Amino acid sequence: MAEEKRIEKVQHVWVRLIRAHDNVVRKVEAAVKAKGLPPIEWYDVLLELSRDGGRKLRPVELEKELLVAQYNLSRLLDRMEAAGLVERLTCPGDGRGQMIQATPEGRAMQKRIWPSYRDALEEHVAPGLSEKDLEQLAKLLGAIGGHLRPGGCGN
Amino acid sequence: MAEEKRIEKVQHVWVRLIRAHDNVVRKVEAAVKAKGLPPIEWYDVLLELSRDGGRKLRPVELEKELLVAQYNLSRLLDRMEAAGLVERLTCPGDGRGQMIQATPEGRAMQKRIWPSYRDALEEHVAPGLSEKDLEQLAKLLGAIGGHLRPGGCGN
DNA sequence: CTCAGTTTCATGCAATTGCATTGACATTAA
DNA sequence: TTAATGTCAATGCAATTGCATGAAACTGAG
Repeated sequence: MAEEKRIEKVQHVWVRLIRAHDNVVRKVEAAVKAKGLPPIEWYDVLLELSRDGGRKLRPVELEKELLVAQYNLSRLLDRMEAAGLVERLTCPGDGRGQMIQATPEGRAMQKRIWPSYRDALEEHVAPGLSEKDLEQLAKLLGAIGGHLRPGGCGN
Repeated sequence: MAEEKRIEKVQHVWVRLIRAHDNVVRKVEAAVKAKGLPPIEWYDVLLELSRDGGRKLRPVELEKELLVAQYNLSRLLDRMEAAGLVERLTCPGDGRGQMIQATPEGRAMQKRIWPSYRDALEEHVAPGLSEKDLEQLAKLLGAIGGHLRPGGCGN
């Protein structure tokens, strides 16, 4: 019986997690795209590369930060490189690898996207929740999601 | 200033929502696939069609239930039909539409998937949370996600 | 050193998704 | 009825994703 009750609650969380995610992501992506800006993953890459005034990262590191599959990241970087937003540099100590760096255009793009992104988040993520609820929700979600990154999210 | 604090909390929720979703969905899908079972969306369709001892639904209705784009559902049903799990019937009152129905194999498949699915949920969704936390989380997520369906989730 | 095993990144190919459009029917207004 | 408009579902095509594999370079045991 106790088991029964738990699995029901777990299901509730599962269903709502998926719906909440779909709902929020769809809206935010649509809002950002509506302004003619690139998709969110591009922003995420650019943000990682723009931290601390611009840093170089190995694809492997980006992979872990962004939770993207290796082959997807490889091609994502192809596209961003083709768009002139990032560069692939040879990696000093490791002949297999590379260092990814945002170009000036890339950093500019990150700055350009941020306001729209920020507004979209503000408008579409949990518009009905109080700050207390937001904190509580972030805490509970943190217990589900893997590890977290320390740094902030925006400019 | 108050604005500043809110947007930060919103960002926290955004980041963690995405990570939690990725984390959980990836694990559950992997677990189900590892048993040689079809993807979760197939289960969702079959479950909808199996409710109340088997019902017929229009694609439009499934679309809304499952939050799938029209063209994706169309092709998802192609695949499931090809696999012999659902049938497309002509729709009585509406010449444009159709009624989707699970075949006996489809209903059997739903029943066959459920235990694995259930176990995967139990194992990978919020394994560390108390029942109280689960309730709280479901409630908060409910405030974010759109509408909800009344019915249960399983067999 | 050398070779097996591992890590990093790329890529061919099939499956899926997104976007735009079409075709068929339904509904409404006149 | 007819024409205009709206809704339901399918599809061609391009973009993206997933999977399996490959090539190059590192690592470490012997």
